Amino acid sequence: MRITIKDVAREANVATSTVSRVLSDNPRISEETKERVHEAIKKLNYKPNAIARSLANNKTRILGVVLPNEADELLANPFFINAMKGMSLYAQSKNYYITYAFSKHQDSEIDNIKELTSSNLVDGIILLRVRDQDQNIKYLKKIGFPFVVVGRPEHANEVLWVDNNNFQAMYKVVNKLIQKGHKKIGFVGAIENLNMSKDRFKGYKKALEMNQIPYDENIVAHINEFKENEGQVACNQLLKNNELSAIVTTDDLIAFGVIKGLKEKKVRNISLVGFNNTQLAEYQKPPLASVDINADKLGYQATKLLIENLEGNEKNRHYIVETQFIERESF
Amino acid sequence: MRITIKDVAREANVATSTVSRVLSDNPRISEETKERVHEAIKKLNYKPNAIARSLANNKTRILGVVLPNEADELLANPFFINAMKGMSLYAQSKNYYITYAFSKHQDSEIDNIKELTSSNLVDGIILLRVRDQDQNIKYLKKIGFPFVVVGRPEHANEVLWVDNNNFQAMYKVVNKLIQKGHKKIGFVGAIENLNMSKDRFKGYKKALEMNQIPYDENIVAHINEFKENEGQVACNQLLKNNELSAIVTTDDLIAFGVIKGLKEKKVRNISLVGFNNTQLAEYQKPPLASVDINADKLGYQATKLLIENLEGNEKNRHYIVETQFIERESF
DNA sequence: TTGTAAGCGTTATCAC
DNA sequence: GTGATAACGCTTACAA
Repeated sequence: MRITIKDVAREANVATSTVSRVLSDNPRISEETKERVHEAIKKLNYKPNAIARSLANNKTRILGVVLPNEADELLANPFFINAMKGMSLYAQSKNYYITYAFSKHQDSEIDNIKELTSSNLVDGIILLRVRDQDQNIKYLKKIGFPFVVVGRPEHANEVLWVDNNNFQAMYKVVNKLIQKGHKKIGFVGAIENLNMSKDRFKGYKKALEMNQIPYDENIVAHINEFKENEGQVACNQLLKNNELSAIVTTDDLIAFGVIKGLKEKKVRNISLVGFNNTQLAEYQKPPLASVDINADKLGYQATKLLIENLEGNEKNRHYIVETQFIERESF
Repeated sequence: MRITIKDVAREANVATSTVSRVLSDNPRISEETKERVHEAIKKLNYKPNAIARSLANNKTRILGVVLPNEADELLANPFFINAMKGMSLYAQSKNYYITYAFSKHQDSEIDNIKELTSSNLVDGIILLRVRDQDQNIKYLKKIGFPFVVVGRPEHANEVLWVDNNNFQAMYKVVNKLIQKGHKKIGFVGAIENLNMSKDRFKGYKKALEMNQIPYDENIVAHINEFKENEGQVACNQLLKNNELSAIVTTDDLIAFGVIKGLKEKKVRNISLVGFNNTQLAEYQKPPLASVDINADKLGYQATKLLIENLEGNEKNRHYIVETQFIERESF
């Protein structure tokens, strides 16, 4: 049979409440009993029952993550596993647990969220993805359930979030290209209405502006999906009647498409940059320069914000994780 | 305030015990009250409190996974995220939750396990990796805590496990090569004392034997780690004074090293096969044929075995997940 | 400083 | 069939 707080109390000749106080380091308890209780705990190898604690506290110290189930993305993108790792490391340091659930479809994400929030199992929710008009965020806000998102949502100040500085990341990339002498720099982005896309696009334009390079919409393309072949199509479009010396993209997958497009047209000497530093980037011919978004830190900091919020010592509501430019031959 | 079973009882004019019975579909309850209770539940939008349930039942319906934190492998290998996905899908179908923890080091895995098992938070544990003389398995057996492992451990019949038929998978690969006319087939495996390695090696030898091809230890290498450069070294060794027409390996990473080794020596026309069908396999030059181990099914079936065991309707204690040969140009 | 006892939201045992 | 009520293992007023 399992050792409970009662056994410890009996062993140490005190009341269960005293044991409980020792456990929570209650100041008004004599050194002597404290010691006696600790001895008993050690002797019996007592470990508190997390569930009973949760019930008494109305807090579980469990956080929930809901993961999208879009297979291709999941595999191609180390983002998720890395973010989960970062989450786990911070959670462990604060004695929290994390439970995860893969959604079957996009529509079932909200069901997973409802399930988690209504069963009283988790104290908070972590979302790893922001959609336009995000229904999950809307719901969580409506019911007032604590949550944090990776990615900056609409009405950003009402929500806990962590994100990269996408504006700055792209600004720097374009600036570097300009420093290297590039004047005609194409842009290929996807899903224009995502905050992330908007920011990266703004960074692109700002860098041109700051360097007095005129913006030319003929060498800009916004495609509808993060897909290789769309990137290829966009590439062909950009090349039409335009003399480019470089192309920046908002995702590695797009960049892979651009590489194909360039090869198809036998165009060489165009510098190219991707985003997310996926595993395949360095295996491209030529190896693709890319911006690493530090997924593990995003996960880590998101968890930190959430836990601080839950414990009532909120210091920040947002956090910016630095990006890292990984220079490779394509640059 | 949250709706509890008491509120429902009051609304439906019954006792809490009756509501509880309705919830668990107890047979001896009249249709009429059943209906009245269901109405009340709907009206109040009542959801049972998972924690309170867990305390009363002494069962949490939560399973724990402990993940290794060896970064390179984790990223290169979609195994983990896929296995986690499979686990989640089966767990959800049975109303279980899964909590995960990344270990900081290999040594801290056991700490994570002790933490999970002693806190009473999880009903069972899933291990995604078997080591030689596995201390985690030893510990779980010692304390009699329910668990399942992916990979066949020592004392296999005392443990719940799922695995691929590694013997057969390799046997088939080598057999296919022989059918294609290959006679000199090299072998590069890693970490010889893993069951997985042993089985794949046995499959290799058996296929030779069945086809009356003499076994030649000069074209066999066992390396110490799943690392690309070790594969490259092994490749050079195999090529020395040996005329090979094909090489089989026990892991894609090793095969990548072999590719490098072949290129280095400007050797062509050697067929090559990897294992695990990692994402990079199809991006090799030439694209690498590989054996897919179906990680999501491994996770799914492991969870199934564990839950069936926990619920006392154990049908099997082991399960073999089929592998899938992915033929690509390197073959 | 410590003990008593109520309470967290369920389930299960025992009556009726 | 249904209702009281104890029990699960812990925390926290309230007392002493």
